[in-house]
Amino acid sequence: MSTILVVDDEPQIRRALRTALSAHGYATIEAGAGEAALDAAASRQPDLVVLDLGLPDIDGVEVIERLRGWSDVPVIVLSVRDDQAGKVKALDAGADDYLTKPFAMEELLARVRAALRRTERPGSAPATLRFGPLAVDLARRLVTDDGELVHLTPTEYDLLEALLTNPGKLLTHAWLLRRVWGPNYGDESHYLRVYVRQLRQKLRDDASSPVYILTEPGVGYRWLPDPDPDPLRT
Amino acid sequence: MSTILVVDDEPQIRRALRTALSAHGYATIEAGAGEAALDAAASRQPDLVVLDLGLPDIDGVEVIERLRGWSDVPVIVLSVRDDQAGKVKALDAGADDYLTKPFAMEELLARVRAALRRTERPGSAPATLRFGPLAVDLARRLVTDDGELVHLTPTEYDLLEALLTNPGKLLTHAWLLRRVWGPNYGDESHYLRVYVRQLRQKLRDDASSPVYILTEPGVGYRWLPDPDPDPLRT
DNA sequence: GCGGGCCGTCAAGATGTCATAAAGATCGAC
DNA sequence: GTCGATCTTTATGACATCTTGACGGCCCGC
Repeated sequence: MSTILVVDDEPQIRRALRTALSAHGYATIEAGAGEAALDAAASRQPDLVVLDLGLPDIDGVEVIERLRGWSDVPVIVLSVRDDQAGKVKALDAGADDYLTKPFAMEELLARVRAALRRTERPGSAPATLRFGPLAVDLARRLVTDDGELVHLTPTEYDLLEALLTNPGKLLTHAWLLRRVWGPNYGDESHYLRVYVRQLRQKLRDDASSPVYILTEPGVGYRWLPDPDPDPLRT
Repeated sequence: MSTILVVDDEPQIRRALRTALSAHGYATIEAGAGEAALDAAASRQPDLVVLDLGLPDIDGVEVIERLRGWSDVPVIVLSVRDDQAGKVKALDAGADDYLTKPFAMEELLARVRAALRRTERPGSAPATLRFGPLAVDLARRLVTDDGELVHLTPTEYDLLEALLTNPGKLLTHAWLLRRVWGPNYGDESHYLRVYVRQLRQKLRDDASSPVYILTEPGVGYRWLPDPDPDPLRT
């Protein structure tokens, strides 16, 4: 089941969206303002965001920009204004779609399906990724090493997930902090040191000759191996 | 450069779209009917399809369905009809977006950018530049030489990026210093000597007979080779 | 051929970052 | 309220990178 974050300052609109979405089998999270939306996107990791541009605290376009700093979650924008410039700005800031209020709920649902369909396909969502002796079940948040269950705290797991879902990519300190700790973080790189250390210890990795997590001094960290090809498929 | 397949039975609309798209740096292919569109999508492998639903031979929704049988290329639908049922049908058939005529060209372009941005991400377009044995993946910040990972410090990488994103161009000392070290620099050409030296060493380049970085005495440096053509495309 | 400037090369010190360990602070379960 | 687990914070030595200075070679003008 997919989880959708609904961001709108008007409770009755949130309610209408929640009703329609849950009737179609989606779980919903709600936020009434921009900061709360960013927090929720970080902590709850929704599969899609429905975002009203008119928010009380921060401009909707800024919400998109800040979200895109650490997340690729699809964003469908709602707006009362039908101006072209606003559409272009929101789409170029990183929105995936733009609907003008009032809109037909059927159309929103179809656009939600289209957006979710896109993120489903690539990688065909292999429930469990393997890297040599290491296996990570993303759906169950379970990690095993040589078949033995590795116990990770929530933060440790979030960090591991952020790393291994971007194999080969250099992830900066600020990106990792925002992705794991939330949008209000970015300078606390000592957190990363502590948690990378714990992860490496639990995965039997060595900082000086790493198999999994490579330190890029002054910049960030990099998950080294690509996932093993799925032996069940051909 | 991205290639866009424009499907519409009215030549003047094709012409308008072609003009606008090529003015923004896209290559265009055109088709006036459904069968021709499917042929073109198969043989030319466009990065995006702009599809008018009203086609003379087959229904636009059927075009989408048949296309989706073997391709995940993003499809933006254009239609004169504003009916909800049609939108839902087209989106559920596999379309990524739906615009009602008449539409603002600026909006279409923004939606094109949004659709292309999404497909950039996954492995399909690695965005990796090759220069003989050297491969630079700008998105992952990854440099390999003969398949071996080359470790670069942040400054070294920034300098490399500044050079190879301007192949053949003469880059002055002051320009490079400002680009890599920031706007308050410009006279410290000594820095460049040290870091160019380190880059050359790591890339196995020789100052006296350079393959990559050419010294232009008294002026600056020049990245010699153009990127190799992508062997995956034709 | 002589000197000055520019470049390439090397290496050492300064600076900041990282790995590691361990001590407080916080939170939730019971 | 106590306990255990987790998160946050702090301290220290080790390390990587950046900065800086020194030196020799080369080219060019004089």
